[in-house]
Amino acid sequence: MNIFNHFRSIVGTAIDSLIQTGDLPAECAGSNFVVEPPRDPAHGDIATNAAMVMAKPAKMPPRAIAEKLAGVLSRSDEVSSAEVAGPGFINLKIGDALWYQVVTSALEAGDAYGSSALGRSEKVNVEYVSVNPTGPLHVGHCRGAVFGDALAALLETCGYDVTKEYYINDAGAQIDVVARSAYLRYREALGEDIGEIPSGLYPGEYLIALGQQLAAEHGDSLMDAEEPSWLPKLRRAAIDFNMAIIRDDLKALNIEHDVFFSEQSLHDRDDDASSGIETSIAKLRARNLVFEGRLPPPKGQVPEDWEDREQTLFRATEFGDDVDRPLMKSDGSYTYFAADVAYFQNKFDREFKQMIYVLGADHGGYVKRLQAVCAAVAGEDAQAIVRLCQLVKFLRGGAPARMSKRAGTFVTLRDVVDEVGPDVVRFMMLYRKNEAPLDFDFEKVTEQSRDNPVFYVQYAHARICSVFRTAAEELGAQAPDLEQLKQADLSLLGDPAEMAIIRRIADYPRVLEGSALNHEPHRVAFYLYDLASDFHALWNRGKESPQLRFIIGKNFTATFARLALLQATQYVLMSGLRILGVTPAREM
RNA sequence: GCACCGGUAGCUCAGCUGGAUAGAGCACCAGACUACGAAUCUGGGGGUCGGGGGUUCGAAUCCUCCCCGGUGCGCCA
Repeated sequence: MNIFNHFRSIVGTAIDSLIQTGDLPAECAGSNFVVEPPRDPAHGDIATNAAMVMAKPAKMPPRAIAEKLAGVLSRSDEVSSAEVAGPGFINLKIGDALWYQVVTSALEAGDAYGSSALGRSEKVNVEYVSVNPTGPLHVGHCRGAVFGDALAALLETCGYDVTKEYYINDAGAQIDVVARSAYLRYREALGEDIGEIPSGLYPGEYLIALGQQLAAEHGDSLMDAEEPSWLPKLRRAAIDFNMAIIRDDLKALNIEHDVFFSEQSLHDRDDDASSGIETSIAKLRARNLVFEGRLPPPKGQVPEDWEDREQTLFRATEFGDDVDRPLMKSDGSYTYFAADVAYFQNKFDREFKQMIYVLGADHGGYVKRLQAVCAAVAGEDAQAIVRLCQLVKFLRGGAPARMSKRAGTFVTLRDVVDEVGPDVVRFMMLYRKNEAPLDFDFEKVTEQSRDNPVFYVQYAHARICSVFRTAAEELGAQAPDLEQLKQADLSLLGDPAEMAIIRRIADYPRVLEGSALNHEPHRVAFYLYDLASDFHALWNRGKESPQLRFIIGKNFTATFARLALLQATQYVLMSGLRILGVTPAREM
């Protein structure tokens, strides 16, 4: 139940009737007005800006429209009063029964309360993490991983058909480097003193285990072999080995992808058939979107090895990009971007309507080219949506925590999760708009201090659990089950603190829709904080006024009503925390 | 030089895609546990929304020009 959508249709109907009677011009139909809770609860229960939005098409003053509209609305059974306020707002008051119905509907839906059919089962692909398989994930990968995962859960809750995908960059030269590094560890495992790891190779100790694995598998058969004979084997082994580590790291954060997509598979040819890259480029070429040309050197710092040459380009500028993009390297192989084109084509062939890319802010330059690819390949039939996560500044006691993959001394994602736990990592990464920079100080978040909002929200949930435990003790066999709570006399609820929670619960479906449409899971995190705040306030009201406690001796009607409200609150907390991927703690 | 993202209370940040008197937390000040958990709550002070112009009934939000910070700018992935 989403009462704001409900009243939006009531207002819409009222507008239509005014158009029919000639009180409003036909241009007002389909106006994009909103129905929302008013900023100040004193204004009423529900507010709409419909009259102000229609002022222009109607060529009438907003307040005049508002008066007419309020007149129609006040005749509705579900509206107890409609008042015009300010520049032309219409403030509606509704009967308390509707509010109580919100609680009941939450009890009936359980933790599915708030989910909707908004997405109409539209197929959405959320690609996130997609880190090169060269070693464990490091702290810098946390944010995108958590963001993508929460976004996927959010969209799923809102009725989209979501596929969570990881693109494995297993085709590039970096994999050669890992393979050579692994080869060194292999020799080491067979007893050779390899000394310092040469610069340019991965020095990380995680590769020691791979070396041992290779030694067990191949014995000394690779020792005297030439590189071309062992490189492909070791590439494969290194990719598998590192992907296993990465999957394990993600699991520590409770992240599990549906599809792991190999970049290499886009280069591979099946028998005589052409590769995915060749096919998709041929399609563009047939439409004259691929050509041979020269690119101007960058205006700022011209690369030292800049060489003006003709190359195969995708006409990206035709689709809003700043520059046409190369598809072939000077050695004749395909660029990473060429694989991107093929990958997009592949997603499109799988009938996704939204291709969401979760990238780090250092990939900001990719937005336009990905959208250009989308426009060229899919036209209006699909949408490329890029969400950039600003880089996280990882600190320890105010000083930057160094991380460098190449150096082998980086702070791993696993380090962070082991130190502060997945709940804290996930909540902190989501308690901020994704475009905003984020400081993550190990010392601060490990303090588990009040600064940390995750505890605040979890504490609310734990307190509710505590009330139900106490109710079970005090009431024994007479403690209510869910069916009894659904039938509780909710009209006993009326304290402002109680009504505030009910209004907040009523707002939840609206918040989810807004978050999903804008791809902003952080709104859910902030909502949960507000809900927890409403709850803690009510809790403390019970200290000042014993009649506002949740369990009131043998007064079952009052107790059941309060417990019903608590149960509804708990369901919302559970739902929201599930989207964020944070555990609803029963005790702390 | 160009592109993208930020600039809101002393600090860290929200602000629901143009709405009513710009909101939280921390910090500061003053209060609340014989009570379902005080990891909580109540009250208070604190703002030229980076700056200038513009668009309109109405701008933190949209347009434009500046200022500061971050990121990126063939053939790396």
